[in-house]
Order: sequence, then C-alpha cells, then structure tokens
Amino acid sequence: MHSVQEKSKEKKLNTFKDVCKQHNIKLTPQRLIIYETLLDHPEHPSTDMVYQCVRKTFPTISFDTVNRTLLTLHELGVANIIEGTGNPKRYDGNVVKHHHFQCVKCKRIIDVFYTEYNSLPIPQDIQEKHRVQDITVRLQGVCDQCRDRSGK
Amino acid sequence: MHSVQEKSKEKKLNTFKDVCKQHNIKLTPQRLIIYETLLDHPEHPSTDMVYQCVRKTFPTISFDTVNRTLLTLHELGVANIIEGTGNPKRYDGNVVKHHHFQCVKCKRIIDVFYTEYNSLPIPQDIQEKHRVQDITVRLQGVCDQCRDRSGK
DNA sequence: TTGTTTGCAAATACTTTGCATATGC
DNA sequence: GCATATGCAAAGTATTTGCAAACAA
Repeated sequence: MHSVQEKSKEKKLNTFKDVCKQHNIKLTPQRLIIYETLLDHPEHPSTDMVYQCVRKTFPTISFDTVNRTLLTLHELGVANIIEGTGNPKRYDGNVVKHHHFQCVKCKRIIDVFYTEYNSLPIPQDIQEKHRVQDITVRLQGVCDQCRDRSGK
Repeated sequence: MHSVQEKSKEKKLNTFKDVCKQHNIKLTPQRLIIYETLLDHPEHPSTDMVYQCVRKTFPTISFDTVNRTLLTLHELGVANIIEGTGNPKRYDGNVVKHHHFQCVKCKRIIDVFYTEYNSLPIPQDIQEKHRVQDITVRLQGVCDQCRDRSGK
C-alpha cells in the first residue's frame, strides 16, 4: 500500500514536470515542493495549511507564493479547488474523478469514490442549451467523529 | 405564469411570517423586504446584489443588515446559500430541492430541476460511517451566452 | 540574457463583531 | 417595557495586485 502510493507520487511528480514544460512554465523548487506537499496531504488542505507545512522545510517561502502556486496547479489541471460554505478554498491533488462528503460541523472533507456518480445523466434542457464540462456530487452531513462527540 | 408566480410569492411571504413567529424572531420591515427581494430575484444574487436592490426602496438600510438577514433566512430554512469558486456567497429563496449549473466564465447560476438527481444512492461505506443529510449535484461548464460570445 | 517567478507590501473583497440606538411585540 | 434588531464603525479573514530583485532556461 505504502509503496504503491509512493510510486504513484513519483509518477505524478514526473507528470507534473512534463506538464510544466508543455505549458512553458518554469519548474521552480517552490512549485515542486508545493505540489509534493499537496500530494502528501490528501485531507484537502487550505492554502494556509499547505503554507504552514511547506515552511517547515522551506522557511523562506511566502504565503503568497503558495497561494499563487496552488492556483497555478489548478490551472495546469493537476489540482482541484474545493469550496465549502463560508470557508477558504481548499485544494485536492487527486485529479482522478471523485466526489466529496463534507461535515457541516468540523468542515472535514472526505473523498467519495463511487462510479455511479461518474456517469450521471445530464438533463436534456441543460444539455441542449449549455456546454456541461463537469458533474460533481456533493454530500453534506455530520461525520462519524462529530456525531460521536455530540452524542446525537 | 405570472399570476402563478405572484400567488406562490404571497404564499411564501405568509409562510415566512409564520416561520418568524415560530422562531420568535421579529418581523421587521427590513426582513420582509429582504426576503421579498430575494424571491423576486431567482438569479441567485449575492449579498451585495440584494443590498443594491433593497436600497432603491429602502435607502436607509445597511449592507450589514442585509448580510445578517440573509444568513438568518438561511437559518430559518427559507433560503439556501450557494457558493461558487472564489466568489461571494449567493442566495436562493427557492428551497424546493434542486441543483445548479454554474458557468465557469460569467459565474451565472442556473437552476436544474431533475428528479433523477433527487434520489441518488449513497455509497455504502459513507452511509455506514456518517450521517448524510443532503446530496446536491453541481454541473459546471460554459453557458449559452458565454459560448456564443467566445465563438467556441 | 531574458522573460518568468518570487517575496514583500499594500490593497481589495468579503464577512463578522461590538455596541449604542431604535423598534417590534 | 423589554428583549431583539438595526446601523454604524472597526476588526478580522481571505485573496489579489504591483513591483523590484532573484532565478530557471
């Protein structure tokens, strides 16, 4: 399990290097470490969470660079932006199609891999009028931890 | 068509008055006009859009009151909060279950009424672990207007 | 070298909080 | 009359922009 993850991480980093070349953007150490950090944190960190983590090994990095880089990663298609209700943006380095469950209490985001959600039909009227590029399902509720805590 | 909408608006306003009583919150003119304005604007306005509109007939109202009232409406269950990518909250006075298509270019939000989305299955692993309260489908893409404009 | 990127600082956008005054019930 | 709500101001949080210096290619 661990080695599989490591392997896929290496693979992703290599892909990332290629993507940078293709888009003519420079492969700076900041970009690399930010992307790597994102891959290491599947818990959908916010910009600040990534910043705090990257700082540990790269103390001179600015929050600003982290923020811009995460947006760049999204533009490059190697990271997704997830947004909740009234919260900062959160990022996801896993671009394989999946969905999310978010806890309304602790704001935790849990990945939902469920193939049935990946082939939902598009309503005809929408389909005919607009260009639909993506469909995601968003589950909301109370996660196990919060339910246990509150006793509800 | 028009009369039906008007009728349902009256009905909603009456329901709103009841809901206020039930929750022991006061029926102020501000709250009424804000809710009414939200019902009159099915295009999912932001706080500022509602504020600009209410000001026209109620010039002394503060942005602040609009903001707090919209949050109150949401707490009362008569309005939903919709959030897009990197944008301010937007509100929806239509609490009948529905979904949204958002244009990635102009950020316009279009209602999607599609019964198939209202009874999606919940993945077993999620169902067993957490308490799922709501499922919404979010379509993203380019709307007809933006597609025409860009010629793509 | 050269155009991109970084780090810093300031600005902007959006939301929230504290509090005195006003007002619905 | 009393508790809640409003309006204002200020603070807080998140993000964006401008620019000189640093750096990848």
